[in-house]
Amino acid sequence: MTFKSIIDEIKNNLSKILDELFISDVKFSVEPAKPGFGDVSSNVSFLLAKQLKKNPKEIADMFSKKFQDCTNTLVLKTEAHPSGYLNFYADWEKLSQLILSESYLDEFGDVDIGKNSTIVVEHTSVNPNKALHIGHIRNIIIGDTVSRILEKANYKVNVLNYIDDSGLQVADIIVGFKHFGFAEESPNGKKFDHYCGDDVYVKTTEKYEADPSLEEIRKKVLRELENGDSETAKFADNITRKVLAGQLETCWNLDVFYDCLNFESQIIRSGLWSEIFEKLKEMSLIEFEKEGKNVGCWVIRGENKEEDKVIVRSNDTATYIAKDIPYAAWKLGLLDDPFNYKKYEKEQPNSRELWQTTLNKNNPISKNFTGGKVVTVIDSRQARLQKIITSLMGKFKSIPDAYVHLGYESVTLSSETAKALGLDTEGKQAQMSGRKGLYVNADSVYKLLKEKTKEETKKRHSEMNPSEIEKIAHNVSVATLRYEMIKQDLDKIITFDLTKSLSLEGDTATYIQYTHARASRILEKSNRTPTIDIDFSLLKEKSEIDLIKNIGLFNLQVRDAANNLSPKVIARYCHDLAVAFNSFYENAKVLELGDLNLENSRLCLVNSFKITLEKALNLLGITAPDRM
RNA sequence: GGGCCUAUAGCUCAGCAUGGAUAGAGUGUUGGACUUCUAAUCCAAUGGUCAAGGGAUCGAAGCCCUUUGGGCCCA
Repeated sequence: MTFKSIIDEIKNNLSKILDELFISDVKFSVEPAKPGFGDVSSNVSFLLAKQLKKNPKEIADMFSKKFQDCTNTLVLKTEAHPSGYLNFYADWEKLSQLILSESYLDEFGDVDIGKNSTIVVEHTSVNPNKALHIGHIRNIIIGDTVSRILEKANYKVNVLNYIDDSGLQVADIIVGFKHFGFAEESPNGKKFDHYCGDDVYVKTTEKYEADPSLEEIRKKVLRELENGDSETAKFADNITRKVLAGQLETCWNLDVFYDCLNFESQIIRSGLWSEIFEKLKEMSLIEFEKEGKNVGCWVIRGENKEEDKVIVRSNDTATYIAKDIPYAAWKLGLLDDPFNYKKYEKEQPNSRELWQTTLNKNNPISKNFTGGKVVTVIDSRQARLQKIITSLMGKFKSIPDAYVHLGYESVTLSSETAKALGLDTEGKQAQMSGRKGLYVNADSVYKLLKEKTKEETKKRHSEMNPSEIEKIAHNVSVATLRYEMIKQDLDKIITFDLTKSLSLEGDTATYIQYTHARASRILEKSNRTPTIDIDFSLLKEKSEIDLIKNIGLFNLQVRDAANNLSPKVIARYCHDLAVAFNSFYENAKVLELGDLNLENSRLCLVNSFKITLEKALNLLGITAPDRM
């Protein structure tokens, strides 16, 4: 058990006291206290103030007195604060033992929210016509981190990447290849996804702008793409798969992995749409418009003042939302699976099996990548569309919140960075744009970070061999990129600045990793294996108790993060844990104390911290280095 | 015209879901700590009408309403 033990104990006892007073239905809180106010606080007296017609302090006094008579094992004393809060002080000798012993177990930090049910997390979903830029990375890292957290919360997670291989953006590069003479192999060994995005896509788009008559070619190519048997479609399939391979390489390098790739072109050809179209009509979720501007169309009625949404146009073609509806239903397992599956050509570096959908009926392999719940990570510009899908899915499936759109604000470029890319924004931040070539590629940010980290590492460790430096630089760079993408709230815009993003001091992943390395070195130098068989009463310094307390909060934080799909919670927890350790590091020596018992006690704590931080960092997809 | 998000220290952000204590970090600036288990660290100082106005409440950064600035989506 962890810090939760004492919280539960206090909750139980307070409830008993309330029972004695014949008071029910009071939703009081029992939470870790703010620093300086004991270990645990409850607001129970505020909530009763009105009912009992007493001021909170008097009530707190009464509770404090009654609490003495309860059987409690972990609370040393209670205190009624003049403000009215009821504060509790823990018996740290006992609580430390509980927390530290627990922390040595493999399952430390596990919480059971999912009850081993399946959940789909879909993220990435980038058009396969360009390399991933820093804005896509936010999506990818949020998705990956959330799926790691959900796994820790006992969900069986299926991670999907939706490959939008049949839209306008793909048509654009195909026009470039087919009509504007771009070479099918990238010149001078440039990564193929970079070549398609930086050269083919941007320059083809420029040509449209110069000559609007080219629009006809574009439309023609798009039509050919939609017809799966055409020569153009086959050509496009070949190109987009090569781009996808490049994108996946970027993701894998960041320790992001998937279970299945779902191709949009196959969803369109699978017949899923007609199945769901009938169902929508049956359930009267869509209506045939007989008058007005949408006459002859099938529409979803807008709620309140919102516009109706056209699903099928009067010429019988489906709008793009029509693709999303059957796909969402498929993800929830509401439709017969029209797909077969085959393994992806390349193996993922962590050896996790990666599958892809196929409509090929030979050697059918059936798999199930659907889930009882679905989390779709898409930026909040698509909130309106996702709201319609969410509401439709709510009507198909009775479980509340079965389909969740996890939205987040976009990544913009700082005016300095935009300027460096050739756009003067007059001091304002700039929206990234793949068409205009205004973006910062993820691979290049990684490369810059790695160069800088290498330099820093060399400065500190002249003795290290190049491959070790390389490894540290890689780990630190990936961590930095990942941490920056999730440390703030999802609804805050990230203004990306190339220079500032290279910072390795302060509230960064580097700070946290460094702290882990410090702990590792102590253990290494001790030449002992830390054990849990120690004298817990020796850990009584404030910085020691503080650290233990933070360690004990791990599972509470995981619960919070999983319930709210909030990766930030774990990022902050890692940071807080690191701060607590650094404070301990400054205040309490571990080695060469001349007191073996105290050394062993502190070693046990250091090891507990190290294990916990490593687990927490693992949820963020960040490796915990032993040296840096 | 309609909808969504956002506003907290010079800058970047926590805290807001579930109202109560002294509104916290990082960064910046200034000063201090390496002969010590790693200074990618730590300590101290500095810095706040929580956008503005109103409302309900014993009590609001947080809840409700209005206005304004910024961003996005739809038309």
